[in-house]
Amino acid sequence: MTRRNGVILQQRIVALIHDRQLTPGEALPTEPMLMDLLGASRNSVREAIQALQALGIVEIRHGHGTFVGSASLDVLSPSLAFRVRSRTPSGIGALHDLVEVRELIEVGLIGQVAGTLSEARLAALDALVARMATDLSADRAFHALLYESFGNELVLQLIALFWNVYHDLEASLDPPEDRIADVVANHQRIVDALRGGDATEARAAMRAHFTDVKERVARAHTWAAR
Amino acid sequence: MTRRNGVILQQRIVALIHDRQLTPGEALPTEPMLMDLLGASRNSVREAIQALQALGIVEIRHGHGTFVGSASLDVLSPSLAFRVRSRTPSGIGALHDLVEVRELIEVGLIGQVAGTLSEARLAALDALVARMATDLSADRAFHALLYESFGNELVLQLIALFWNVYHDLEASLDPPEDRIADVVANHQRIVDALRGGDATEARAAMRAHFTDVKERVARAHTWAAR
DNA sequence: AGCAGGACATTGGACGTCCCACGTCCTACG
DNA sequence: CGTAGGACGTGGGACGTCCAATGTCCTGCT
Repeated sequence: MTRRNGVILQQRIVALIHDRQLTPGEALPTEPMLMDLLGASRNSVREAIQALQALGIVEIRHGHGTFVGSASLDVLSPSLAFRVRSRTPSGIGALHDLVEVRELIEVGLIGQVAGTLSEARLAALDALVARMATDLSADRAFHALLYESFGNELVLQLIALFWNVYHDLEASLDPPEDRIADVVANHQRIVDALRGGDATEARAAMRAHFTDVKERVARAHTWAAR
Repeated sequence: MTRRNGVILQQRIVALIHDRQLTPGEALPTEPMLMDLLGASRNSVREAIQALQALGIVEIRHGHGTFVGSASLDVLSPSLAFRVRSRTPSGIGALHDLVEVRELIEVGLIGQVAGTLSEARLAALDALVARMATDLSADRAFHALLYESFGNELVLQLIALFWNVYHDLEASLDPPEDRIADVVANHQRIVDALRGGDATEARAAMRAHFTDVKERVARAHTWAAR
């Protein structure tokens, strides 16, 4: 069988990007040009481009053109969020799994960076902990800054992706909870362990943080109304 | 500004799925119905649906209908593969990062399952190692079976996703290499450590495996021709 | 009565055309 | 010289028409 035609068009456009060695930010051929290059109608070309945009492979700018995208992982958050929601008939198992993956990655990662952080970096983490009680985004920034020195852009985006999806879904858990004080304390314990240069204690602190998160999930029963 | 209209249509369709509590496999309204429900033309509706299909949120069957998808992570592999390729102007840094993420996850996970595997499971892993030399898919199956007992479907799909993307890209590395004997030996060492119930040795064996993979990547210079 | 085959309705796939909205850039005017 | 305005090119969106794939159901043969 010839696979789904729409998928083939998408693959041909991706192949065109590779063949021309276009890099993120560069312009793709215009829609009329693609119609000619691919021998397809404008509708078909647009459908393929829309699909590629959903995957972050291209970026469309109205009135300007279509450009190669960077495929940042955060474009995948709708898919991940949907996946978790849909696999959660009434319970919360899929969300627990998501937190467990975060735990797995971050407990492993913090062991890699423990002992490598400068005092300036630790002070910046302290500042983020202080802001955390009133600014949720400080939480995300904390985890990003923590692992920045590891030098792996992919893992940073992965962690940010999971953070975003978790907090998006957590906000609609029923019943809602606000244990921000515990969250702040857990993060402070992590920084303290890092300042002490104790990798084992840092891992334990990170694991304790996620244990609390898993318990928060376990206490929830279902999703709140949209 | 009101965000991109196409994205809004996608969100409205996802909201419709949630509102009607449709579960994976159930049918969505037909395209004419969606045109009426969303007040959009068929082209716009189709573009939105195509984008959702690219994210695995819906599944389209020609002549049958449109159905809720399961958002399996493997639909995201085109995006991940593109990301790694595009961020690799001439070097191979992004692929190294990908392997490093695999290492992080699997080294952490094997510590969780070490000592919990039955002899039957270990024998099945032995059998996969034996097939590995001639059947590449045994490698993927090995990692899947290894962590199956952990009971986290998300992490299984994540590992499969990264495995697929890595091996897809590895196949077009220049120069090509065939170190299948080393790969088999590394996997055997992992099974042996698990049979001994030694979690520390199992982690070390897994880390050694990925160290070899990272070195294989480091020896490559660029992508081969398509 | 049972089953095989085809006609039919339904659904998505594709194309062509038209007009609109948005950005850019150049020109002409002050 | 600076700026306002418009020309141009790009993607956004809407119809309308026809094609293709699928599943169903009815017919007719055995």
